[in-house]
Formats: sequence, C-alpha cells, structure tokens
Amino acid sequence: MSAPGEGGSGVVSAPEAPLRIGDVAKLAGTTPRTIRYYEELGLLAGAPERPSGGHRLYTQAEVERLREVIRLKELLGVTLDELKDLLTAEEARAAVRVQLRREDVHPERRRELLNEALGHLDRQLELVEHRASELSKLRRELTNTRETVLGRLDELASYSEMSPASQRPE
Amino acid sequence: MSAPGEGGSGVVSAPEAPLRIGDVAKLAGTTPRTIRYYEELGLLAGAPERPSGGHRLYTQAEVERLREVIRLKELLGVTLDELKDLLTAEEARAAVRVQLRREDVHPERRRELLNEALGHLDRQLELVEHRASELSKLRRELTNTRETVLGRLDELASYSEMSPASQRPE
DNA sequence: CCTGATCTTTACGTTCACGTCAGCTTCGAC
DNA sequence: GTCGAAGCTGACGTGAACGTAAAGATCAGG
Repeated sequence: MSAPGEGGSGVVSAPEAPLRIGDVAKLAGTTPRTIRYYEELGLLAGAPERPSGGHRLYTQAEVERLREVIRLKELLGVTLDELKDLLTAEEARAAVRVQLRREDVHPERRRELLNEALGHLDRQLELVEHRASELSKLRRELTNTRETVLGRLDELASYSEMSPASQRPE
Repeated sequence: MSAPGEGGSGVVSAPEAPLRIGDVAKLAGTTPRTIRYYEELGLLAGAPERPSGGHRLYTQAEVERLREVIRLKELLGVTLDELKDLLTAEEARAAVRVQLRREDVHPERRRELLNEALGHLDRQLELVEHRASELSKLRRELTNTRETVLGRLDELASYSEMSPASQRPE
C-alpha cells in the first residue's frame, strides 16, 4: 500500500500528500461527521493545521490514530468520554517519551515520569485483561457445549452403524 | 449467599419463594425498568405467570437468565436486537434438547436438530473468538509497552549505581 | 382495615453517538 | 474564471437503551 515516488519535486522519503477529511474517513472506514465529532470531544486533538481556507488537513499518522480510537472503542466497549481519558493518559505517555529523549532531565524526574507512564499502562491493562478473561471464559463455555453436541452426533453415528436399518441419511 | 432452610413449612428442596421484579433487579444489579424493557423486546420471555394481581413473579432461574443476558450484552457489545437473535437461537437449542430427550425421534431428525444446534454454536463462537483474539492482541501490545518501560526503569537504576553522584533519590 | 412500599401501564424525557440538512466557502480541474 | 465536488459551521433529527413521572392497583405487616 502507499505507492512510493509520487511527488514531482525532489523531496525524499515521500512528503505524505496531505489528506482531506473525506479521504481520512474512507481510509479509516468511517464518516467525516464522526471525525469532526471526535475532534470536538477532544479524542482527535483538533487538527492544528488549517492553512488559508478552513479545511482540515491530515497526515497518515492521523489516520492510524483514528483507526486506533475506533478499535479501542469497539474492543473496550467504553463511552467516548471514558475513552478520551484513556487516550489522554496515552498522550501523556507520548509527551513523557519526548521529555525522556532529552538527556538533561534529572534522573529523579526521569523515574517519576516512567512510573507515571507505568501507572497509566497498568490501568489500561487491568481493564483489558479483565475483559479478555471474561471473554475467554465465555469462549470456553461455548466450546464445551460444542464438544458435547459433537459427542452426541458421534454417538448417533455409532448407533447407525450398529443397526443397518436406517442407513442412507440423504 | 442464599441462606438455606428458610421456609417454615416442611417442603423439601426449597420451594423457591417467588421473587418480585424489584428483588430480581437487585439480584441482577439492574432496575425494574430494564427488566420490563427486556421483556418487551422479547429478551426475557414476558413472565407468563401473572397470578391474580398483575404483578410479575420470577424464579431464581429467571435471575440467572437475566444475569446471562447482561453479561453477554457487555461482553459482545451487540445491540439488544442482535442479542435477541443470539438468545433465540440459544432457546431453539434448549427446545432441541427437550426434543432429543424423547427416544422416539427418528435418528435422521435427531441429526438434523443436532446439526442445527451446531450451526448456532459456531456462529456464536466465531463472534466470540474474533473479539477474544482482538482483545488478546491489544493485551499483548500493552504488555510489550509495559516491558519496555520497565526496561527503561531498570536501565535508570543501573546508571544510578554506576555514578554515585546523584544518589539518595528521596 | 389501613397504610406505606411496591407494582402496573402509559407516556414523555434524556444521553450517547452520530446522521442529515441548510447556507455558505473552498478546492481542483478544465 | 467557472463550476461541480467537497468542506465548513451550526442546528436539528434519530435510534438505542433506558430514566422518570403520573395515576392508579396490589401486596405485606400491624
């Protein structure tokens, strides 16, 4: 995906042609309205780039972000507000990463930041793991029932073998 | 939970004192309104027992059922209508079980019923397994990130050891 | 039998997560 | 520069899943 060598000008590493809201929507499998809504809620950090005309412009990264938001929404089954909190924490972590890039951060502060990030991660993990385990439980229950049904079918087949009377099932 | 030996009369195996809608709601962690709503949608098979006054009466089994409905709703993240379909299939399977109890069912018919049940189960399993795997994926991603952060913290600790300058973190 | 708590139906209100329409501006391609 | 497609900002509409209020009937205990 993403054809290389597009731009006529000699800019290296693909200048990432700016995407318009409609394109982003299609790429993420949603609608412009939804994107604006998420932006309004603060889920998508209202595209700061609004050159000349008021049209929103996005990069591929924003598409990934949107995809992630949608994915999390579906998987976690939380409200958009709750999701916002989670993502805000996520962004805090990203900010922390930027901070940590610098070498002149006091090691003490470094630890603080890392521990904070750890806390956020653990909160999310708890949520995810709980749901995951519940789902696994349900899955096991269903597979068990399935096995039972299969067993009954086998049993039925055996009987058929023994009594050649009711052969030819179809 | 559920204190044994309650009834004064000598009826064996607990006659299951009939529950009223408010009790059921509390036991299942929801509200009467929700129960009536589910009943209206056909998710709960509108309590056929309405002796004398029009008040609904339930058994413990109905509570379990309600709990299951709520559980599935949360875990599968489907609409109540979709959930109804799933549960209807589930009930079809229950009906099949009753049918299968009888011995005078033609083996051919038996197989049909069992295969039908299998189909329903497989549909549900597909749904559940898909979600479960997606969630596991997310869980893995989060744990990985967590490991990375932990690594950074370790790294930080090592540095502290090497340069005794910035000791005493607190 | 009285009374307060609980239940009944009916019906309108509410929140979430968008859909949709209106009126206007902007983009892009010819 | 013209013109249709796409975007913009309100603003109102909508379906799902209940909440809530009203007006009356019923139940359980003293």
